[in-house]
Amino acid sequence: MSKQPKYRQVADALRREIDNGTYPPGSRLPSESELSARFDASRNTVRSGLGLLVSQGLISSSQGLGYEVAKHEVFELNASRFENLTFPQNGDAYSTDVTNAGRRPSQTFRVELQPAPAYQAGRLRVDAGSTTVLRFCHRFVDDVPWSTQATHYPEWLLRQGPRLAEPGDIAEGTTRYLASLGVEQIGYFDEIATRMPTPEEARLLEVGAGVPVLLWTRTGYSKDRPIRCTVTTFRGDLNRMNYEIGDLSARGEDEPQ
Amino acid sequence: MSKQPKYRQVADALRREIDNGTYPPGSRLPSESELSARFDASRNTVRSGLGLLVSQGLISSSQGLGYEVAKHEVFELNASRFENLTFPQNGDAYSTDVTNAGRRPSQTFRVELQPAPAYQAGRLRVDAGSTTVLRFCHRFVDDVPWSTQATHYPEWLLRQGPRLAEPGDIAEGTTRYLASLGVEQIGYFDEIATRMPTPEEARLLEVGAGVPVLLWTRTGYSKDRPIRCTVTTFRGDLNRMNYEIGDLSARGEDEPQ
DNA sequence: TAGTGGTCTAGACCACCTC
DNA sequence: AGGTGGTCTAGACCACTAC
Repeated sequence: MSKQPKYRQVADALRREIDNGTYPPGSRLPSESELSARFDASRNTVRSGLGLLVSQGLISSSQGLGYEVAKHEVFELNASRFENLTFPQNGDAYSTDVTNAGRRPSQTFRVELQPAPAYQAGRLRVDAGSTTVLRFCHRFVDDVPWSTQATHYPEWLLRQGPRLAEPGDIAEGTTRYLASLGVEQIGYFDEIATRMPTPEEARLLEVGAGVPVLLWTRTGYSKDRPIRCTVTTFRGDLNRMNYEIGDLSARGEDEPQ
Repeated sequence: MSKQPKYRQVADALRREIDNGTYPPGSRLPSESELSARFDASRNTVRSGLGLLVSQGLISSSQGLGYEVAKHEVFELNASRFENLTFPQNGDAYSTDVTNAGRRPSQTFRVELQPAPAYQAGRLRVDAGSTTVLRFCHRFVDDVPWSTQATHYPEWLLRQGPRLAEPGDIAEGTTRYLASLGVEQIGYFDEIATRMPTPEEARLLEVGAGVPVLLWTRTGYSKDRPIRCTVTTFRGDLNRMNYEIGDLSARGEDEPQ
């Protein structure tokens, strides 16, 4: 039991009080100067302790307001059912999911031609730097930034389906549009990773320090070859993904938390 | 384009130099006092900038040594094939996976009876606080802490399969053991989340600031009801999960990065 | 205007690693 | 012994929010 530095003692004490309900989610912590007096530490030392809790995602701060205990309402995304053609959905699977959860979805959308980044190029089995269609979505739930989604399509597919490069939404959904052209998506390869956000991601998702992002890469395959690569970036504090595998007839529709 | 505070300018400059290869993964950054001179900033300001990069997982520091650029060799875990009974594996699926990747696995193991935490109790559909068997694994790859895995089994299952509570390993694997008793696992429900590690997790996994953990919860079902709940905690910087869904005959065995 | 957090400084002392 | 990062202080000034 070695002696902890003072700023850790501050962080640990506050963490305990957050855990035991002294400061419930959404409430405000005492000001830096109050804590400074309470712990007999300089303001900078208290700030180091608070900084620890911020970097662990427990609290957040805003200038002029103070420190607030984080509250999370997580959103569950069923990745194995999402976009499943045997569960027909009209149009956008994301909007449907969010609306079903009683929340209000919105998004901004853009389409561009872009040289394939190495990551996507490898998955699409095209040369890095070759042309791809990028369809990009910035998604919000109840006006809170939620996720970004970037789908790359290889150039050869564009020649079969020119509407892929049209700037607007495709009403029936791109998957259906491609299926109507005879390019059927019959399998996915999903990859899931996590890391701290880049400054660009932090800006788009409006996450502060201490909130990791969840990276979901879905590569869709026809019977011959990969036809698309979708990278979705979620706020890790607001999202959870799940997969159903095998026979789950014993599982009710709504499990407890 | 508003003026950035000085510590952000420091962080941004160093990030660019890390990205463009001036400081490749594994190399050392200049010392705080050198950077202080270079950026005409106090040592504390430089430390703030470095702290940003640490909290983003780009660099790490150690006393007396300096700052090192992080290097990641990620390990891919195929979650849809893992433990699949139709791909028979003898014994421990984890060891097999790691050995196949040319790495050396090791683990510590313990079994105890424990009141069910609320999280697991809900998934197993038993009362919170009722008795469960906890089988806990602390796993290492090449002696680097890799993941912890905690599986809870409900009490009613223990009466059918008393060996669950035996302290040692079950040679043929618990899944096979249960199947031999007529309790067959025919489906999984997987949940994936991410967050910053708790102090306890940081200790077990030896992660520094800026590395999130990946949380994988697998609830296994027989034809009647849930029979186990496994929570695995991974170092987010060293692991990636993937799922194969549908027909992937077009996908070769080894895809590029 | 008063109170909050955000930035920055200059300096002190300590703990750890390498030589 | 000399260099590295880790902790801590005291004080200054700025930017934002509330009233």
